[in-house]
Amino acid sequence: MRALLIEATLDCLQAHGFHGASLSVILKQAGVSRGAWAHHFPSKQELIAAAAEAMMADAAAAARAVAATLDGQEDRFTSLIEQVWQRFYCGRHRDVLFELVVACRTDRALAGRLHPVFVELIDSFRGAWGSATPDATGGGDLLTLTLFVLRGMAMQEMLAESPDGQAALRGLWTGVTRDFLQSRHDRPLRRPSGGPLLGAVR
Amino acid sequence: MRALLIEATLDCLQAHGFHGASLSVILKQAGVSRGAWAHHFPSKQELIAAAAEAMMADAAAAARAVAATLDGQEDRFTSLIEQVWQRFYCGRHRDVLFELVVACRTDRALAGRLHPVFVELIDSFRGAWGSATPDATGGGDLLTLTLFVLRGMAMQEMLAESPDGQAALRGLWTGVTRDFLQSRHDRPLRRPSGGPLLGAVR
DNA sequence: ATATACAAACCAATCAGTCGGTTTCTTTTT
DNA sequence: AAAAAGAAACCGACTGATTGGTTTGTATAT
Repeated sequence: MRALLIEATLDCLQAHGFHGASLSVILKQAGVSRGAWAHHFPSKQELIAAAAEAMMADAAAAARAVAATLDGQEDRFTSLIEQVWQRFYCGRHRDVLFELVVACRTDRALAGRLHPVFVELIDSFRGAWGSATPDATGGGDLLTLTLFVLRGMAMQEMLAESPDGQAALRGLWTGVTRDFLQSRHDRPLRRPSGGPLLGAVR
Repeated sequence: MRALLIEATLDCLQAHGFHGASLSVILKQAGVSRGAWAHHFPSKQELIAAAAEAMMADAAAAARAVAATLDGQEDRFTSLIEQVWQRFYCGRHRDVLFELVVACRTDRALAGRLHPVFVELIDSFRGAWGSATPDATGGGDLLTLTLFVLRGMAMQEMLAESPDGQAALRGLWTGVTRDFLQSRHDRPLRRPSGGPLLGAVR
């Protein structure tokens, strides 16, 4: 029953958004009476938090599983990005994640509860990243940048789904990253330099 | 009066979020009676939309102004990124923008109204980008990627403000971009190659 | 005198949450 | 094994508060 309600809650968060996912809507979606709900959850906030924690815990487990699939891949970095994109920045996970993150900004109680699970997911990404890249190639900063790119890309897709799912831009990103790592390898001491960039390249 | 209500609406969207910015809250913030509000706006949706359009129109104008400040800058690309970050991915603009984008996903009417102004803002960025980079260096794709990075970074800051405001990572991003443009300049025909990335660099 | 600008009381609908009562399952008693 | 007792799961009507929106009334200014 708890699982049923949590699933319905996630579906409603995706379909109607945080403010549209009222108790009545969730219960109708789940086909559960009000009394039954009250028996399992003390408040709506608790239901939402439980649903969020469940989704994020699943995601963290899935992220750790991704790491295992990378061994033996020809291009582990590209494979990692594609898998993370498909699993975490598309579909329901993406939609609900954005609803939750935005809701957390103005809901300290929810934020306090979800912050640990957000961190846990990121840590799982970091583990997968470690499987895809040699230690020496950039610490976690490049991973952070990669996640930023995927997030911004997901936000774009939320506003207007693109036919190719931004695949070309993810390709560009891997190219950019490759060149960066290559140039660092060629002349490791020049980094960080901080000199003029595009203005001077012309 | 319209301007007063719009300003209060934006403040409430930042302070309480989309679902927390009820009419009562907004009117209290503005110090305006219900009747006075009804005299100027036919519905809450209209007020929200007007506020959003006002904010985005301001932003687009500001983005065009940024382009003008770039001439003569030593490092135009870094300057552009910093200005865009400070003006559009911090503070109230960031908070309200995220509220609106997420709300648009489940509110087709709002989405239909705001989509043009979102596009207008991006176009203004594109204009500023044109002022910061030579035409030949990457079309708009690199700009798109840059905006993705800033968006993802802003989302991170929304969850947990960092002491340095992610300045170090923006520096890393400019470094990555510089290397990419440099390597493209050195061997323009190798792009796009699509070969193995990190897995093979080891 | 008429229109604009505002104010406050008011409205139906909906919100999250509660409450008395019923069913269903388990445990204990005989 | 049968009956009694108790707990857990569940139901739907109800509550008070709040929502977006309306209506009635009153200034002020042209």
